[in-house]
Amino acid sequence: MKASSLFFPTLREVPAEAEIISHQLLLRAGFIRKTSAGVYSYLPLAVRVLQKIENIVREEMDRAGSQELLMPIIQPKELWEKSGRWSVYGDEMFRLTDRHNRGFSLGPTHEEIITTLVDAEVHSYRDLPLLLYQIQNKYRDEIRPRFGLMRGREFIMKDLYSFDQDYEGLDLSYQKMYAAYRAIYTRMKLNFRVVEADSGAIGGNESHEYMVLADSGECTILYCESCDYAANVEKAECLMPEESVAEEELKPVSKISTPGMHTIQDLVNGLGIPEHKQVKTLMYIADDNLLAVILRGDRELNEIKLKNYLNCNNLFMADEATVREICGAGFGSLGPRGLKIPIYVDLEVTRMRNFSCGANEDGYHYINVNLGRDFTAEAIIDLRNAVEGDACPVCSAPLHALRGIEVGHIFKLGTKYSDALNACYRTANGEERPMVMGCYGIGISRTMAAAVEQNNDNDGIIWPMPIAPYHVIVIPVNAKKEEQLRAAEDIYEKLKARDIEVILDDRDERAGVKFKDADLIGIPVKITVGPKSLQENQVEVKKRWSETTELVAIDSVVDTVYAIIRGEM
RNA sequence: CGGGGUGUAGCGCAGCUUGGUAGCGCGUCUGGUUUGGGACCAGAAAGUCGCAGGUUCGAAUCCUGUCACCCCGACCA
Repeated sequence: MKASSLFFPTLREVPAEAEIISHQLLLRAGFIRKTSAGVYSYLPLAVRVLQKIENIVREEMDRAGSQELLMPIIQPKELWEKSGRWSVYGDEMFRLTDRHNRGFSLGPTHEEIITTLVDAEVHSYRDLPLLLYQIQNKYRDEIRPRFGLMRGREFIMKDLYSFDQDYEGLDLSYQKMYAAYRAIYTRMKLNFRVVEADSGAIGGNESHEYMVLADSGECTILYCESCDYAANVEKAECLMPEESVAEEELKPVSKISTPGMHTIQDLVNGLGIPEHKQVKTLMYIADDNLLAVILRGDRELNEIKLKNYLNCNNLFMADEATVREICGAGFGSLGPRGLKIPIYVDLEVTRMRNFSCGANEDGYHYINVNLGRDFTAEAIIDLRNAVEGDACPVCSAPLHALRGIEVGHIFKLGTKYSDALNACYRTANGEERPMVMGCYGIGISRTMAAAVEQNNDNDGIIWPMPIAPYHVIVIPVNAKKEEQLRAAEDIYEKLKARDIEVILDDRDERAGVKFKDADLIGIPVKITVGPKSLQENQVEVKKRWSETTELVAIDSVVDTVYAIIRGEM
């Protein structure tokens, strides 16, 4: 491709709307343009990257024994009513109505369609396992789209669904996908980790997420260096801590005056009570039932753990009016002593002695409160977010924390959808049984953004070779100089003949402009054809990720580039 | 939806407090000089000041409403 006819409108300045680096660079380098919040056009360079990502995904999916198909984006309401999700999915689903007033959704996911399809066409154990996938746009009316492609309302996703005879079959399909996903991100040369995840609203009992590591990631992951444990913070288990070294004697409770002190920090500052000698009390409403949660003062509640334990549909923090009605004090003065609602206590609190808490009376706290003596727990369970330094639940070594971007997620679904949509098959002895399903997603467009997030410098993007829009850019320093342009064109043609994807920057621009653009759009290899080296029949070859430029004889430049692309140099 | 912020030329911004009919840098176009890391000179085009009402002799500026976008929180590939 010649740069003079390539559509890549680059920007010198950072658009004000972009906050994170991948969003800024994809805009500046002319890869994407916004149409509305969370909805983007992909320009030619982006399309090439997306196609490369898709092709790696396709190859690995096909290798794992699955087949590609394509399902409709517009999905009839009746299917969603059958699965029960028309009412459950909520505002995140785009809904529309046709001229006959029939309801449809823009597909946020495809369990309903594929299960219906497979139910209609697959009836025998002989046809299983069946793994089907597609790559297409998905629609989710996110509460808050953000960070460019990172959280869009329209995005490109690969979604695969597995159908097996039984749970052993599902385990096998799951393992295949687990391995295929590792292969995919490894081939893209992304720095990623696989973490245990909560399976959330989709249902099912086992789930892993594939996280590209980046400081801007929206997820916190905890991992162990002594063993291979890694989990999303939502999932990471906290062990019962060791008994404290010197066990304190229980002291009598006393009520102290704490006027104007509402936060844990107020008590630290005002009375010198350290955070780990305080508990915080949170009041929640779970499907209309009030409850309280007790955590050590410096910990955060993990709502997912609470929700999973309670097995409830809706969980909200109680509002201050409700809190006041129940215990006669505001948020800052809550405490477990004397509370008349079920109290769920985090494991760690069982190791605390003589702690302080709100007295359920504005302006007062208790000190020397103890679990068991002063209040009783409805349940003692793991409720807090794990943090860096916590013991690994597998080997007890201290955990480390990192930020990650979730680019893939695999789930075991079980029979949730095959039951709801009646997708059954006949076993060898004629029994009818529901198929056992799994689903497996990759955010294709998000992966592109994540790759940029992880591979950039002050000059722009540094595409990993396997997903770069072009491998090489050839720049004649001065395209008006006949011999430079001719030499550059010659190299360009020879590279193309070797199936190397190459841009010839034949634009009548100053060298600086062309260098800046080449760096910005992140082409991995740059060949500069300049007057000095040309006299020696040489050109300059520079890798985007390296500081050094090397002089290469024109005769061998194609071989050199070929070796760089194959990762041999 | 709650909290915060922003809408003025393709991009980045000033002007708004104190109303007087729109400006700067970059980009674009023309001509010339340049040509190894976002050149220089001269000239030019380009704006319903987000939209709708209102106040006023007069509104980018004041008031009301509304829309869009961005950031923080609850969601997820």
